[in-house]
Amino acid sequence: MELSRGCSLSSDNSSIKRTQATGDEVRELFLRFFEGKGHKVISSSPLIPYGDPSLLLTTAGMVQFKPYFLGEATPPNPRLASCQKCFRTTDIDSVGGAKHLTFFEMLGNFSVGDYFKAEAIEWAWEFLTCRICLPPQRLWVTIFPEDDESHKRWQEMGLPAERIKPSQENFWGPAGDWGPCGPCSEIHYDFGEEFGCGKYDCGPDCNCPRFLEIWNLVFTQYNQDKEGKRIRLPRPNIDTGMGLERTVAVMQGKLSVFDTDLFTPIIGQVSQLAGLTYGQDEVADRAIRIIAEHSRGITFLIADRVIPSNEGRGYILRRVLRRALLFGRRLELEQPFLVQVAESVIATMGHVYPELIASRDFILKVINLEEERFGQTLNAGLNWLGRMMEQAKVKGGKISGEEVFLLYDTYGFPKELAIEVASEEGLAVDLEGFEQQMEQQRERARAAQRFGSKERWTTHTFASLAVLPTDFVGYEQTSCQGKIVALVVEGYLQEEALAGQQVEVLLDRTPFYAEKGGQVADRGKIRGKHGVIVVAEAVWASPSFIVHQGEVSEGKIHFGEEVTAQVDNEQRLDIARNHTATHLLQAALRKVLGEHVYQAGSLVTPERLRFDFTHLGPIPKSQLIHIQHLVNEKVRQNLAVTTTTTTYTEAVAKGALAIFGEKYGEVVRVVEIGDPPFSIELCGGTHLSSTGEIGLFHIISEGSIGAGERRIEATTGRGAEALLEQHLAVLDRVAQKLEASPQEVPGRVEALVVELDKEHKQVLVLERKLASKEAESLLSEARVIDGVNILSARTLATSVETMREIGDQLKERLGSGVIVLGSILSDKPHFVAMVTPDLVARGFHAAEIARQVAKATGGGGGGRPELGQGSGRDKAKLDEVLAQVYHLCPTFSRNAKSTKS
RNA sequence: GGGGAUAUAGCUCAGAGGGAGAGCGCUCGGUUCGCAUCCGAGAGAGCGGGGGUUCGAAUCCCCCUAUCUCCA
Repeated sequence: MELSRGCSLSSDNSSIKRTQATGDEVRELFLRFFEGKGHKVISSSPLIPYGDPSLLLTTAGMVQFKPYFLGEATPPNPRLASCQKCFRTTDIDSVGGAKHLTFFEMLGNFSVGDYFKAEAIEWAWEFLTCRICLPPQRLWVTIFPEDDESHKRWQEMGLPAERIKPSQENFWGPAGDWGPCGPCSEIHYDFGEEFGCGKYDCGPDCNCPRFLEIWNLVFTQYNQDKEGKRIRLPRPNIDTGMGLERTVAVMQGKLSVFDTDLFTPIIGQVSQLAGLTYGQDEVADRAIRIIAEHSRGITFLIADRVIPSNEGRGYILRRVLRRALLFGRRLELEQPFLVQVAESVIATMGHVYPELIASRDFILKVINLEEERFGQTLNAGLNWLGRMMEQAKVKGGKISGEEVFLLYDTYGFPKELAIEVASEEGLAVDLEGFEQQMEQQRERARAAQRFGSKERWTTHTFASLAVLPTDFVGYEQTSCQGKIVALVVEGYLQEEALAGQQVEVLLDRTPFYAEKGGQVADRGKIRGKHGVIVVAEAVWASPSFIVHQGEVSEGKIHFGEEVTAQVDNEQRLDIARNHTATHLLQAALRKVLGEHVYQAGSLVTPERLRFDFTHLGPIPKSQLIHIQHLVNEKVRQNLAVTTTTTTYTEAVAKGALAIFGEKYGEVVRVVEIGDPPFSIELCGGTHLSSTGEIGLFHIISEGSIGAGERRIEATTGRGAEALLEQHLAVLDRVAQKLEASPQEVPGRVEALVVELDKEHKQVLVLERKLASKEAESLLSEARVIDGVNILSARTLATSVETMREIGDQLKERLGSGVIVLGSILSDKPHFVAMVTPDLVARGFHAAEIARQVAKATGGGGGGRPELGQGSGRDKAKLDEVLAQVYHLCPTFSRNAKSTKS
């Protein structure tokens, strides 16, 4: 029963003694082990995956290698190994137990069409048993039932059959409906029967604490098509993932990842803040663990420039952060406390992940702001909840699921807290109803998702042609000779395209730049012997093919013919001006605002540039001008722009700014401005040869595009010139109107505004005076009919307000009465009717009177019993209608009564 | 990507088709030894932006913007 291979406890550091190894040592040992097996060690990519819209965050070690596995890029080495930071929220509810984490480090070895199952299994076994010296008798594996190959290999390793468990679940992928997939084999650690659930079928798949999955070996051997058919890949891949935290736990003889040296300093900090001793109370311990775990994730996410927001990855961050705050509340932790926990995360892990130390201030500031914001959310929610509870008490002691859901859905108020507060008031919450609502919400989102995704048909069409990747010569030239290697007319491959037809053309080489990294595509022309294509846009059909979309403008174009591709030079230069200026802008922003500024998005068009970046809070006008000055200074210095190609690591070492994970290939393009460089960035775009060509850089606007993200729009060269001309023209026009010089304009306008304000108030005062004068003179118009004071008159009032003013004064003078006033405002007859309260009591209704009067001039009206207003269309009838009021008056009272019922 | 909510005075909010309000803050006058003293007067509002319905819109409908929030 004893295994053939055991632990070779050697004196060198290629293996390690159990229980003494630190997390750092295990990480290192793993990478060195696979380096020894011919693997190239690749550093962890950021948590934000580049160029993969289907993924919000890096969820596994293989994410950064996906293009290699899909054949879209060539790996620097067929064997790769990494320690990758990962983040996923799928198991968030289980966090706080012994095994589950949202943020973790994943160790992995990868084979891109190189070695396969046999080696993967052998090396995994060797590493576990010989390098980190886990006792072989503690290891179990699970395999896919039909995977005899793996089964055999494990047996060869010496694993007894009863510890090799087949399971239908051991099949990975495909991610989505189609793509690479294959069986997998998981390695589990057995803590011993005494930790088990005791069930007869207890095994590695059991959820009890006895077993812990530490490593998953994925054998990507199939490609699944859309019909679900699996075709064996000629060169299968290996993708493995070993959870560092779990492995360390096992090695250090701990049942829980939280008891390892990766976590204990953070757990200690949380306990200390809460004034508790860890290990005294299970409920408190769980909260402490959750806070410690979430703090790690939050810290790493922010270090990789994820910022709390209400959508996308920013929202994931916000949710995790708030979850931590919520558990902090349970420990009666005073806010802000997360900042301090994050500090201990940085202290514990900064030496392995220097980005934590580099972004320390930024991380702490972001967390602090978010802690404050959550306080506001809670207050708003508590208000609502208070009102709900009042009603619930009246109705009978239960808060409906709909209500709690509304509170949660609309105001983000946590369900748990709602239950807690309600129970303090002796109220129950209908949780079933809550879950129902939640499920409906999920269903809605799922339904909406299905229609969202579009297929990139061009990728498959062109990739399937098996032609060589497009040779892009656009960095050096704007025109070149080429051959048409594919011609698509209205979606179908054709031999020939005629004038007027929409075409997509693939050339063997092209100077056309296709949209990438925010820089828009080139336009231009492709000339053949017998025809011309006007290219509207060049697009990437896949990472290696540039497709020209356009229309045949004259003659005809043949498949296979030699052509001249010529990009629109003027437009290319306009774009280059804006792109080079974007680099200057980023450098200036970092200089003026700080090193925390990172590109969060960029758009470069011929007309303008748009640059999104991380920064908290608005930029004062003075600073913005300073930034603009700095950029223009660099323009005047006419700095040389140079591009070189080098390796990623070398470029970053040199200080080049990268958008996180911009390039997968080993070779990157570096754009430097000035020497020593004022700006140095990894960039695939087209640039000027010197900054002087920019001419002028002018910021158009600065604003917020969400919490922690700002946007600057600017223009250069011709665009800037046009903008200035336009602005000066406006100023000239204003100055002319004011009969002043442009310099005098601000003063004059200010004076005018003040004066206008004064005049406006003066008018109000005068109108009021006029009103009282008019009221006085109108008093004589009053008549007594059936013992009621009636007054109907036309006024000179210029607004309904003035009429009311007059009416109010008349009412006061008359003491009791019915008043109807009319005036022509904006060419239409307007009326106001008033009735004193005593007459309202007798059935007179001002709204009714206003309605009737206005109706007589072709309009309508309404209001309240004491005050009515209305207007009509026929101003010629105004006087006539007002005169009729005296005759109609006796009917008002009766009418009012009849309309009431 | 899909739901929900909010936007009214410097701040916190009320108003749910017919005269823009309250509390706090501010200014002034009085009161008090003073702590959020008390009393009185006053200033302060393009009702987020744009369309529409209506005789009439802060209020109803549509679009946009910003912020919050839930689901993916």
